[in-house]
Amino acid sequence: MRYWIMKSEPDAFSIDDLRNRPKQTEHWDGVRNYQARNMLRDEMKKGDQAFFYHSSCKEPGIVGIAEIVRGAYPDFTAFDPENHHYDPKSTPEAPRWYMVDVRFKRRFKRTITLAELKEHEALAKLTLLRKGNRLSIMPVSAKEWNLILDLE
DNA sequence: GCCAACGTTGGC
DNA sequence: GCCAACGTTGGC
Repeated sequence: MRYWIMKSEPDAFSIDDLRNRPKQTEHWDGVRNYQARNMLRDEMKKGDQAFFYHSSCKEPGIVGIAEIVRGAYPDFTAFDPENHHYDPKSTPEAPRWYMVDVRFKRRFKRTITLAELKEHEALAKLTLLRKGNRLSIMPVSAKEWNLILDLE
Protein backbone atom coordinates (compact mmCIF):
# COMPACT_ATOMS: atom_id res chain seq x y z
CA MET A 1 0.00 0.00 0.00
CA ARG A 2 1.32 3.38 -1.03
CA TYR A 3 0.72 6.93 0.03
CA TRP A 4 0.18 9.94 -2.20
CA ILE A 5 -0.58 13.62 -2.34
CA MET A 6 -3.24 14.67 -4.82
CA LYS A 7 -3.60 18.32 -5.66
CA SER A 8 -6.76 20.12 -6.60
CA GLU A 9 -7.87 23.71 -6.80
CA PRO A 10 -10.73 23.97 -4.32
CA ASP A 11 -12.58 26.36 -6.64
CA ALA A 12 -12.69 23.55 -9.19
CA PHE A 13 -12.98 20.51 -6.94
CA SER A 14 -12.52 20.63 -3.17
CA ILE A 15 -12.47 17.93 -0.51
CA ASP A 16 -15.97 19.07 0.45
CA ASP A 17 -17.09 18.51 -3.12
CA LEU A 18 -15.75 14.97 -2.83
CA ARG A 19 -17.57 14.44 0.46
CA ASN A 20 -20.81 15.62 -1.13
CA ARG A 21 -20.62 13.27 -4.11
CA PRO A 22 -22.81 10.15 -4.21
CA LYS A 23 -21.01 7.46 -2.18
CA GLN A 24 -18.48 10.22 -1.45
CA THR A 25 -16.67 8.93 -4.50
CA GLU A 26 -15.50 10.61 -7.70
CA HIS A 27 -13.18 9.85 -10.59
CA TRP A 28 -9.95 11.82 -10.62
CA ASP A 29 -9.81 13.07 -14.19
CA GLY A 30 -7.80 15.63 -16.08
CA VAL A 31 -4.28 14.41 -15.40
CA ARG A 32 -2.43 15.52 -18.53
CA ASN A 33 1.17 15.22 -17.50
CA TYR A 34 3.14 12.10 -18.44
CA GLN A 35 5.05 11.80 -15.20
CA ALA A 36 1.89 12.07 -13.15
CA ARG A 37 0.08 9.72 -15.51
CA ASN A 38 2.77 7.07 -15.22
CA MET A 39 2.54 7.08 -11.43
CA LEU A 40 -1.22 7.06 -11.53
CA ARG A 41 -1.40 4.28 -14.11
CA ASP A 42 1.43 2.05 -12.94
CA GLU A 43 1.75 2.51 -9.22
CA MET A 44 -1.51 3.76 -7.81
CA LYS A 45 -3.61 0.85 -6.56
CA LYS A 46 -6.94 0.28 -4.93
CA GLY A 47 -6.51 0.71 -1.19
CA ASP A 48 -3.80 3.37 -1.43
CA GLN A 49 -4.31 6.48 0.64
CA ALA A 50 -3.82 10.07 -0.44
CA PHE A 51 -3.57 13.44 1.21
CA PHE A 52 -6.00 15.86 -0.39
CA TYR A 53 -4.14 19.08 -1.09
CA HIS A 54 -5.77 22.41 -1.92
CA SER A 55 -3.70 24.51 -4.32
CA SER A 56 -4.02 27.98 -5.82
CA CYS A 57 -6.12 29.25 -2.96
CA LYS A 58 -5.91 31.48 0.06
CA GLU A 59 -4.36 28.86 2.30
CA PRO A 60 -2.60 26.14 0.27
CA GLY A 61 -2.16 22.91 2.21
CA ILE A 62 -3.35 19.44 3.10
CA VAL A 63 -6.98 19.36 4.15
CA GLY A 64 -7.76 15.68 4.55
CA ILE A 65 -7.49 12.12 3.33
CA ALA A 66 -8.99 10.19 0.42
CA GLU A 67 -8.69 6.55 -0.53
CA ILE A 68 -8.13 5.07 -3.96
CA VAL A 69 -11.11 2.77 -4.52
CA ARG A 70 -10.50 1.89 -8.16
CA GLY A 71 -7.18 1.53 -9.97
CA ALA A 72 -6.30 3.19 -13.26
CA TYR A 73 -8.69 3.07 -16.22
CA PRO A 74 -8.92 5.29 -19.33
CA ASP A 75 -9.80 8.92 -18.67
CA PHE A 76 -12.92 9.25 -20.78
CA THR A 77 -12.96 13.05 -20.51
CA ALA A 78 -10.10 13.01 -23.04
CA PHE A 79 -12.50 11.55 -25.64
CA ASP A 80 -15.07 14.32 -25.34
CA PRO A 81 -14.53 17.33 -27.65
CA GLU A 82 -16.73 19.40 -25.35
CA ASN A 83 -14.54 18.69 -22.35
CA HIS A 84 -11.90 21.13 -21.23
CA HIS A 85 -9.40 18.26 -21.01
CA TYR A 86 -10.19 16.89 -24.47
CA ASP A 87 -7.20 15.36 -26.26
CA PRO A 88 -7.78 14.21 -29.85
CA LYS A 89 -4.66 12.05 -29.62
CA SER A 90 -6.27 9.89 -26.95
CA THR A 91 -8.82 7.37 -28.24
CA PRO A 92 -10.79 4.55 -26.62
CA GLU A 93 -8.71 2.12 -28.73
CA ALA A 94 -5.43 3.68 -27.62
CA PRO A 95 -6.03 5.76 -24.52
CA ARG A 96 -3.28 8.14 -23.61
CA TRP A 97 -4.62 9.35 -20.27
CA TYR A 98 -5.88 7.53 -17.20
CA MET A 99 -7.79 8.19 -14.04
CA VAL A 100 -8.59 6.51 -10.74
CA ASP A 101 -11.60 6.70 -8.42
CA VAL A 102 -11.15 8.24 -5.00
CA ARG A 103 -13.41 8.17 -1.97
CA PHE A 104 -13.58 10.71 0.81
CA LYS A 105 -12.12 9.41 4.03
CA ARG A 106 -11.92 12.33 6.39
CA ARG A 107 -11.32 16.03 6.61
CA PHE A 108 -8.66 17.32 8.95
CA LYS A 109 -9.72 19.47 11.86
CA ARG A 110 -7.53 22.14 10.35
CA THR A 111 -5.47 22.75 7.23
CA ILE A 112 -1.86 21.67 7.47
CA THR A 113 -0.50 24.52 5.43
CA LEU A 114 2.29 24.48 2.90
CA ALA A 115 4.12 27.04 5.02
CA GLU A 116 3.94 24.71 8.00
CA LEU A 117 5.17 21.70 6.02
CA LYS A 118 8.19 23.72 4.93
CA GLU A 119 9.18 24.31 8.53
CA HIS A 120 9.94 20.64 9.16
CA GLU A 121 13.44 19.48 8.37
CA ALA A 122 12.26 15.86 8.20
CA LEU A 123 9.98 16.76 5.27
CA ALA A 124 12.71 18.43 3.21
CA LYS A 125 12.65 15.56 0.73
CA LEU A 126 8.90 15.60 0.28
CA THR A 127 8.27 15.84 -3.46
CA LEU A 128 5.67 18.49 -2.87
CA LEU A 129 8.28 20.79 -1.38
CA ARG A 130 10.89 20.19 -4.03
CA LYS A 131 11.67 23.26 -6.05
CA GLY A 132 9.68 23.53 -9.23
CA ASN A 133 7.65 20.40 -8.68
CA ARG A 134 4.18 21.02 -9.98
CA LEU A 135 2.94 17.49 -10.44
CA SER A 136 -0.68 16.99 -9.48
CA ILE A 137 0.08 13.53 -8.09
CA MET A 138 3.12 12.86 -5.95
CA PRO A 139 4.37 10.00 -3.82
CA VAL A 140 4.71 10.25 -0.04
CA SER A 141 6.82 7.84 2.02
CA ALA A 142 5.27 6.04 5.01
CA LYS A 143 7.56 8.01 7.28
CA GLU A 144 6.46 11.32 5.78
CA TRP A 145 2.84 10.25 5.89
CA ASN A 146 2.97 9.52 9.60
CA LEU A 147 4.93 12.65 10.37
CA ILE A 148 2.37 14.80 8.59
CA LEU A 149 -0.48 13.00 10.35
CA ASP A 150 1.13 13.89 13.67
CA LEU A 151 1.00 17.57 12.78
CA GLU A 152 -2.77 17.58 12.84
C1' DG B 1 -1.09 40.11 -11.36
C1' DC B 2 3.77 38.68 -11.28
C1' DC B 3 7.08 35.43 -12.22
C1' DA B 4 9.91 31.11 -11.62
C1' DA B 5 10.04 26.67 -13.15
C1' DC B 6 8.74 23.70 -15.53
C1' DG B 7 6.55 20.81 -20.04
C1' DT B 8 5.28 20.86 -24.92
C1' DT B 9 5.47 22.17 -29.68
C1' DG B 10 7.35 22.83 -34.03
C1' DG B 11 10.75 24.86 -37.27
C1' DC B 12 15.09 23.81 -38.85
C1' DG C 1 18.03 16.24 -32.17
C1' DC C 2 18.33 21.18 -30.86
C1' DC C 3 16.23 25.03 -28.96
C1' DA C 4 13.23 29.17 -29.04
C1' DA C 5 8.68 30.27 -28.23
C1' DC C 6 4.78 29.42 -25.93
C1' DG C 7 1.54 27.53 -22.41
C1' DT C 8 0.68 26.02 -17.64
C1' DT C 9 1.11 25.67 -12.72
C1' DG C 10 0.91 27.62 -8.43
C1' DG C 11 2.98 30.32 -4.61
C1' DC C 12 3.25 34.86 -3.30
